[in-house]
Amino acid sequence: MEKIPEKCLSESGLKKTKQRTAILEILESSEQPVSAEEVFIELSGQKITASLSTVYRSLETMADKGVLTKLNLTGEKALFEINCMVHRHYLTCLSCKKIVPINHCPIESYEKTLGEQTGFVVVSHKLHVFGYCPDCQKKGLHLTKRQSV
Amino acid sequence: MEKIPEKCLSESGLKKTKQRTAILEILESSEQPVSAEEVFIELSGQKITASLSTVYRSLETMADKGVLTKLNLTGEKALFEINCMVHRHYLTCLSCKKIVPINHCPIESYEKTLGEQTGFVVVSHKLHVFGYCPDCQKKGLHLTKRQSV
DNA sequence: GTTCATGCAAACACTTTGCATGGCC
DNA sequence: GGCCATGCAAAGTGTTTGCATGAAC
Repeated sequence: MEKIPEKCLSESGLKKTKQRTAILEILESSEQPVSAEEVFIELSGQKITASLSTVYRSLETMADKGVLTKLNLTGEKALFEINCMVHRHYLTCLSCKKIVPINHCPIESYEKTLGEQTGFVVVSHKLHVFGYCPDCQKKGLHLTKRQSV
Repeated sequence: MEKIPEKCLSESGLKKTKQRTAILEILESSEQPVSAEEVFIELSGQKITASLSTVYRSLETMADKGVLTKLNLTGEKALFEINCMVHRHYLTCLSCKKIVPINHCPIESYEKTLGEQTGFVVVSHKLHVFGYCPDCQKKGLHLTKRQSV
């Protein structure tokens, strides 16, 4: 049986290279979406290395093919995750930047209504929620000035 | 009676300058969120000019003070809008990039539930919906390959 | 053997910053 | 008059690209 990285690459028609396989393994084992830089750093600690431009190119290509999802949450670094086909959203802690997935999507049913109201063909949406996690609340960090995201 | 730009500035404790007033007027008269560059270009056509760095600085400062809201929708240029206190979301056409405001927010009631489930203090969220507008549907552009955002 | 991926360095787009000057309160 | 805002130019950050080399099919 093929491993997930192999499967993703063969199904998307992309060549299987050491670099892409390694990148997919990193994304697969990550709990959270990761940035190109994080992938690059992670790779540097392994025997397989990839240049930063290869990391960017691979992530972008795989996102185009639908293997990955690209998240632009804050206007800073883009984050990537395996497109596991379960539609998800995220909750980010404004203090420690921790990202927690939310599995329930409160929008799905609303998309239809919205399409009817506006005449748009609605194809996707992005939802991201911000707050303060339990740990940072204990430290009182949710009482400090609200940051813009 | 004070005009909106004056009011925004005096209430936020920011000095009233020609540049900031002009920037606020542009945002006020715009139907859509605008980028720093668009503000800059718009200003260039007027007698009042402001350097691009002033535009960036003003927008950022006013967003920090809560006068404006900064939107990072696609990881490209940031967009700004007057924070009119009515919570809004947007619907973007993937083809012509038109941005249409959505006034109803399907998330508000969900935030409480989410906070209870996760232990987070939820303070804000971003929702953005993508699709194809009626005009682009007529042109058949919604049938072309789906773009990543 | 052809096609596509990689590495390197340079270019890029958007945004931020240091510093001197000028305007607001 | 003091402090903050502005303009300019330069630097910064994240990302993309051109081109030659090398690997995958």
